[in-house]
Amino acid sequence: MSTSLLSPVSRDPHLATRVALLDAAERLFSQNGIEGTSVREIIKAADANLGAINYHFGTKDRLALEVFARRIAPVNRERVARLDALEAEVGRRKLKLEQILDALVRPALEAEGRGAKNCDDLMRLISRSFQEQNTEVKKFVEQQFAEVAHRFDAAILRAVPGLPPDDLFWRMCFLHGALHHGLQTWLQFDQTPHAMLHPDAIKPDREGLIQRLISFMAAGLSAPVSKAR
Amino acid sequence: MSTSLLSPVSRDPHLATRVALLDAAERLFSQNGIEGTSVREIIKAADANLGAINYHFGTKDRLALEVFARRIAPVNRERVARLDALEAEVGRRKLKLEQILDALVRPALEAEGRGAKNCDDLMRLISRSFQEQNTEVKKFVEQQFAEVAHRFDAAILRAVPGLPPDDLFWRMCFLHGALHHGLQTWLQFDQTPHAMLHPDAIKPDREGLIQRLISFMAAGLSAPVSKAR
DNA sequence: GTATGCATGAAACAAACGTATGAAATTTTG
DNA sequence: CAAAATTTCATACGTTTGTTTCATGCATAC
Repeated sequence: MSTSLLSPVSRDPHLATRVALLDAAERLFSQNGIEGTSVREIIKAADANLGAINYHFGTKDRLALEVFARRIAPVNRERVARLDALEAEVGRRKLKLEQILDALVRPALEAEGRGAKNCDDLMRLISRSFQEQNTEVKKFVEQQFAEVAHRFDAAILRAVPGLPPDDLFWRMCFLHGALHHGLQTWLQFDQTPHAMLHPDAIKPDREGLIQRLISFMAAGLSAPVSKAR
Repeated sequence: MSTSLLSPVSRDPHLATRVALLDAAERLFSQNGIEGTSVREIIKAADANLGAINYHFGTKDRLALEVFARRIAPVNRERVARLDALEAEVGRRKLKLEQILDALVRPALEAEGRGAKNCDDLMRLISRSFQEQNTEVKKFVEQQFAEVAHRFDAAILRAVPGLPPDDLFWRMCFLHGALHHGLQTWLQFDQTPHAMLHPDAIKPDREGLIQRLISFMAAGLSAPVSKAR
């Protein structure tokens, strides 16, 4: 095998097992959660020694934090970058709501760092980051998301005139619930038997899911503000 | 203390500890999940003996199943009952989408079996039931939800003419994600510090949350069908 | 070539886990 | 009231958990 096919980091013996541990933990965490995965499963999947995790990361929780951090930070950066590009493009004109939502949704669903199977695990991980109950991980994810939320809130407020900021907060909350549950369902569509319940349901391709999400979210955000306060 | 304040079941010594175990497990499961709760925590909270769980339920997983079943079945029954009542009321006329969504959402948010604190735990439990990875619990929840989904799918299809069944499936998926994530956020609103991020966000009362959810969902379900398939 | 620093290896650690056991206590039954 | 059935109790069992230890391998640097 040509060494040029290998990324520099995976050739570096200094970091090889460290990356292997991150990769293995990513897959297992995305499927069974942090608590549902033992360090012995991880080191077996990474073909490493039992002491490897504690040597390279100190503790299992610290490994978990790095696993999530490695993937979530780039997604959020990509979101902001896309919003930046959109706003630079249109100048002082108003952005369409669907454009903003595309910048928010697409980076989470098109996380293609490596192979196809890994891509699913990556998305699963991102989706799971919202429901992970590990305190440190939770804190990190929320903190990481702060800038993203701030930027997109402002952009959406401009695109949906007359939407009270308080309503925006709750609608963004609904929106994220829809995004992550939709993503989870999409990822495990083939494993789940909805045949009996939803015989007509088909699994759209990635683009189809994105479009369905965006149109649902755009409509939800544009809904008339309920009078009851 | 007057015994009339106690429910009949909690006076029955035959079932007292059994119910105490269910209550304690409900609270702990709703906060930390099944895996995140040990049998020793449960029996301590229920003021029972270590062997009590295995004596009354056989195994911890079996207890978990009963904990979820006890709460989720009534909610789903209430949903169907409300839809029945609505359809009986309007006869052959069409139901408004908001009415249908009210019947779907309200039972999950107005689960008032007992005291106020417990009510929150109950809703937390319902919301968590969707993300529990315990196989048996998952299977039960999905199976229990089948009739509900079937009935509401049909009703919504009538209220939103021209919506392809396949699109309905995904929009219902988004809808449930919004419902449960919104509910979780609402329940732990005071514990979470969004002050920095969303200084304008306020916690609406239960009715306010329901109204916001319904208007968001109704708009999302009524969104134009995206052309990309 | 030998010494130094880092990475791995196999084994053992204490603690926590769910569960099982058998004797005491309690309630129910005749 | 005594016998039988049921529930509680303290205790122990066998696993599995995350982490630690220390000896071994193996590079690079002197």
